[in-house]
Amino acid sequence: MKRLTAKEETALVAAAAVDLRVVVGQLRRRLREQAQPDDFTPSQIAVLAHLERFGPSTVTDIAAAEGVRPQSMGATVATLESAGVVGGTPDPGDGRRTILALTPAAREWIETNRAAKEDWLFRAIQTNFDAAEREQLAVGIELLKRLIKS
Amino acid sequence: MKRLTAKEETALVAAAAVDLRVVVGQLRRRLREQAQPDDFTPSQIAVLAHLERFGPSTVTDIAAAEGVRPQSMGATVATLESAGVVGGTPDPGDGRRTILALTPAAREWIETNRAAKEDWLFRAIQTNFDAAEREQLAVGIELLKRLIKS
DNA sequence: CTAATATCAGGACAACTGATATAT
DNA sequence: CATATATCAGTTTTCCTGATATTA
Repeated sequence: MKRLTAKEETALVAAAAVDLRVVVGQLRRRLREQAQPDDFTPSQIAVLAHLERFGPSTVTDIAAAEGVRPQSMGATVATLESAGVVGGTPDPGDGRRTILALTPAAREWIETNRAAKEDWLFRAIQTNFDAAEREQLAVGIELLKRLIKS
Repeated sequence: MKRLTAKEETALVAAAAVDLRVVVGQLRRRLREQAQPDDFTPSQIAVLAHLERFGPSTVTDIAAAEGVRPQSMGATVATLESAGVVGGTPDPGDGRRTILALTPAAREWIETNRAAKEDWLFRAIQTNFDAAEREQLAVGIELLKRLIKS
């Protein structure tokens, strides 16, 4: 392994930064363009996934987890509520809070969607990568998580 | 290495998909919130980085590389031109094309920005990852590029 | 009274579609 | 005439900020 000069190292890091910026932008666009007319947007899917994974939560909880403002998350959640996939009940112990949960319709949609493999990202990972590559992908995702928290 | 059942494999792929969605969204927001008032937006920085790495290009070239429509890229480039960091000269061999290039002011900005460590992503990769991890990150990015093209 | 929760109103960014002018 | 490049105009999505009501 060759020892790099500071200048060479800087160039490599800069190249990685460029690539990562591009990939993030493209992935985002790819995810969005998969959305069908009667489908949910990426932000909406993220909320459904959060509720499925972490259980009933408040708007503020979800906003903090996703890294957006409560007002922004409120708008997303409102859309999901009127679509009938998220329901809110007042917190019995704290009148300010509204506890959000998935409706049966939401759980059914998630099941159906995964079974029909209509999730582009899911299918793409499954069909394009072998076990070793999926492991590498997982390592890369962990590195990105660390980057975000830094 | 344990042999996985189909069900276990499906769960792993689904988890990777969820993680990747979240990471993409958070990285995007992280990049955006770094923007200072007199700074460039993420899309603008992506264009500057592209021109630095690949040299003079047309709007259509950059749009294809970034995966957006020429009209969208045209708007971003127009802003950069009026900011004086990108200049366009007509292609001598093809009157339809305008060759875009970084101005000296742009190169100065890039230098200053990196030296002042104001580029969050650049600095984060440099300070958080060692050489081996940067290699793993590069592998992960290559996998994501393949995913996008699939 | 201060802090937390949620919501309303308006605005910015970054993409989109459709249409058009010009050059090959 | 068909294709490629670039641009104009209008729209959408998703986030933002600032202000406000309500409850703890």
